[in-house]
Amino acid sequence: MRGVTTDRTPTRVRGSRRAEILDAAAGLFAARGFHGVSIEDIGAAVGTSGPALYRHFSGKEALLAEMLLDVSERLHSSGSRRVTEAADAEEALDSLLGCQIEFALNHPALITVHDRELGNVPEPARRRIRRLQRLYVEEWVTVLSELYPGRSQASLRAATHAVFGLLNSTPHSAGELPPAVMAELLRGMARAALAVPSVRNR
Amino acid sequence: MRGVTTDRTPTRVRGSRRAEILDAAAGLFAARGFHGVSIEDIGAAVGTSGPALYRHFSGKEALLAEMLLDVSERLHSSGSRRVTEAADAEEALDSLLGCQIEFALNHPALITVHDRELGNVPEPARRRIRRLQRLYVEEWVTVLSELYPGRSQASLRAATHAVFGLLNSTPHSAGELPPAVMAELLRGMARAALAVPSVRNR
DNA sequence: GGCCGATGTTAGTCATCATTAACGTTACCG
DNA sequence: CGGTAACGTTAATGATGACTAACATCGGCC
Repeated sequence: MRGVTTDRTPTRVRGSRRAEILDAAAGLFAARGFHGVSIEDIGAAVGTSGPALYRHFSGKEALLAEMLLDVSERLHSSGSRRVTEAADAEEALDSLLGCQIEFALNHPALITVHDRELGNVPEPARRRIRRLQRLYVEEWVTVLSELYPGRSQASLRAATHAVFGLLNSTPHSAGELPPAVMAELLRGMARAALAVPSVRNR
Repeated sequence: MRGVTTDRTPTRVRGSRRAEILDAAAGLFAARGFHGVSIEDIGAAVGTSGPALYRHFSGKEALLAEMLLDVSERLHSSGSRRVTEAADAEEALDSLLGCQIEFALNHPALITVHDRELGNVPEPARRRIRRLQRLYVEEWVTVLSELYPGRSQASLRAATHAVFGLLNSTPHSAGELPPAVMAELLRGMARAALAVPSVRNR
């Protein structure tokens, strides 16, 4: 089945099962880790049992690969689109923050899996995912470079990772605050953390 | 080197094996997850092969439990000690930040395992670990309440988790900056993030 | 010099699990 | 209608892995 180009949808929407499986698997992987979840578990979570999964994915690792590839692509593409649309660096940073916060609040499981399970993705796909992650980080670093010149790339990269850690803490404080309030809290904290007057002295 | 009785010999140092195993296991668990590491792997990492581990721990889960219990205890006890020693809330927060940053920089693997693998700890120990974690968080929330009155407990708790995420990002930006610089960067970012003027308006 | 406790070793054992095989069941399409 | 493709199902199959058993080694100590 190379190039399934006909949009003729048989009965059920083509691939609706795939999405359902990916969604259920994300939750399970986030909760118990890739190796802590069996094919049976995933099947049970979508109502079918066990090996039915092989009708949709070539294997467990392929499923994970697709999941992480999709996340990386969504983050990178929406990030880069909104950066190029932004009028200035200030606005670009706001867009990036908005992107990441929205994703972290709406898809905590994907965020969790995304930064834990790269090591279980087989090699062909792993490189592509890593590349997208790196591009996404560089997007941030570039914007921050413009906004805070005089700070080293290394420092900005470390700061970016720190902000990711801050924003991606949502799975840990689930339900403490209403989402809108949480979003504003995270945005404020992230902006303040990034604006810290560098680290030269002392 | 034959039959020298001082404990300086490379042969064995009483009780060092347990610590060695815990250390090696921490690195492996952090890298591949609890279920991604076999007893054989852990044995190999300390030079002995396989089931030798059962001379020191009653099982794989018990090993994990001891590891996490130790981390939780160290964080909580050093945190609470230094808070009670502090002259004021300002100083207490500095101490807490110092604690956490020092731990995150010196033991990234333990930090990683600590917030990923609680779910694999069997029930008797899990409760104790969770309790210590909660106490540690409350330590932070109490100090922050005093420092920033008028902000809700829930908001401060969420902010605390966010700062943990920020500080615990060290495993992701390994080696970008020299440790001392990294420490100051993290401290500055955390302080700035916490000082953000609340979330009331809008 | 001979017991002993601490520590390893190698060869099972028994589960669990990913993956495959072999075999329905629909629903659409000609 | 009959074919067929999408989608499931229940049994193998073959690895891997946690844990146990039976058997060393070796230093210390009476």
